Amino acid sequence: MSLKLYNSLTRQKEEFTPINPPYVGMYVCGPTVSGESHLGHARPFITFDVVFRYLQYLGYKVRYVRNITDAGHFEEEGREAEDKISSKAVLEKLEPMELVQKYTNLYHWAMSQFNNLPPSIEPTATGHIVEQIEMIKKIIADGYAYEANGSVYFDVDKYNTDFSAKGQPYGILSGRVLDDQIDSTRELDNQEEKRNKSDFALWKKAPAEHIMRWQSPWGEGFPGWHIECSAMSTKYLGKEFDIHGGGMDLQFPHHECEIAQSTVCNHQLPARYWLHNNMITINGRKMGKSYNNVIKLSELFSGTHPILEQAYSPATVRFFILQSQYRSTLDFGNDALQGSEKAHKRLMEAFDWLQQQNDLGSTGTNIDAALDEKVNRLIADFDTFMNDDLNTAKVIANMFELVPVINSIKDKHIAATALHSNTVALLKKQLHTFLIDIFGLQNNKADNNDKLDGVLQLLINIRKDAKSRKDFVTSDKIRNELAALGVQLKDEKDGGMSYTI
RNA sequence: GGUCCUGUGGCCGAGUGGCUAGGCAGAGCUCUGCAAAAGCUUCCACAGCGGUUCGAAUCCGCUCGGGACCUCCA
Repeated sequence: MSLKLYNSLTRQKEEFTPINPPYVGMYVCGPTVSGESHLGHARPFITFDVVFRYLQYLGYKVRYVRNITDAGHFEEEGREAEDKISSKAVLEKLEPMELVQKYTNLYHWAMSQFNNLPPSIEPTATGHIVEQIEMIKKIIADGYAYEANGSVYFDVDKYNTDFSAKGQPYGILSGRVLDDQIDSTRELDNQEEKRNKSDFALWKKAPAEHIMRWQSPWGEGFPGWHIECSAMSTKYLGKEFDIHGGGMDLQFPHHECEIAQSTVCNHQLPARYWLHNNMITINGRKMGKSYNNVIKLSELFSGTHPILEQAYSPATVRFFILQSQYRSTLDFGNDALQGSEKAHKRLMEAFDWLQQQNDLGSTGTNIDAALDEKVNRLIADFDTFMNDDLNTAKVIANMFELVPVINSIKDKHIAATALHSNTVALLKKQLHTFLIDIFGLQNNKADNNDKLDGVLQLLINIRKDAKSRKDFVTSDKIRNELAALGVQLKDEKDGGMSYTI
């Protein structure tokens, strides 16, 4: 049973075969740190975090490279091309790098909140100007780029003509046909410098007011939109690597341009498998700066955005995202998130209880064979579903079929001996593996500490005494006032009590 | 306008032509001093119209709706 991934390049699911096993190289486009990350960013980073974790579970040694775009990309909103970061820096009266640092820190904070593992390498665009310039020089030398007025443009038409013959036309990834695009490309500025409308910038001449600028063979300027990813993926993963990931909105033009640049420099397609996560929508629309419907991650976690009825924890959001398959759009809403919050809680509580049990299962004649078989099948399908293009939604559905089994054993509706000891051990192990190790889910519980736990145990003991005296006034008072503080007490079947925060 | 995706029950979502997805919400029951939690049971579905097929949510066509990309974008 092997891993199959949907490859955007071939538009079909393909068996995943690394170039040089057990090593796997994976590049994922990171954020532009000119502003705070929003809910939309959560999806690719959580999706590819799970890919990273799952590949490791399968035994691969993964080098996961995720860049930080801290320079060079510019906006063309009608008038003059300007560096996004330096433009905003002027407004905020900050050094560009101070801004970059601020948003990088916020981004790292959000990633750790989501319990995303840090990538193996997190290169910055500003740290790789030299590599980018070298790459551009190479592309010019090969005749696929030209200088115009201090800027350098990639000659898409020439590339398309030459590489179509090799079966690698410009548009190979996105399925676009270059001829169709000429007419549909909008009017942009500085078009007169380009030979063709579809040409894209490798290097942009910096206007006088531009703060971020670097010396180059073509004068002072900054790198174009797409070259950093080509330069850094090549540097850290080689001319050909296994997986390239990112959001679907990057497929064109960003990834298409990456392919063109890298193919010219390295004489082969850069990545074998191209994975694209779908968008998160809000009221049916993609979330993005252009739509003015952005929920920043700090607002999401604190519930301070007007759309939000409450705060949603990073674990809830992560769970919500994993409840769908990564190639489907996912519609964000309060009802959906509140549902995920409760579902996540129920799952984790069953999981936590199970992990604490040490004497469940048997080897005798008390085993319920049908149940035992069902549980084993549900567990075995974890791998089956993940191998089918990472269907986390189906894995979670199976987990929810196991929850009533676990809770029934807890409540003694099902005998503790009904499952084989081996089944119980497997259940504990695989739930831990998939829930914690692969999905990276954590309990929503606040960090408990020993002192708090001690205090709560004290209150629980007082309440137990009260209950035994049938002093329900006192016992309800303790329960209600703790509930008001956000601590929920539960009376267990056997007379015990537990709490959740 | 061009290219492409999509339309599943109150909400979110799996779905490989034939087998209960799952979660949340709702209803009933069990347990409980009462609650909560949990368990059991249950209601609600495949946008519409045609076609292919023994059989379609799943394939094809048309209609209507939604979205993405073509411009920085996860």
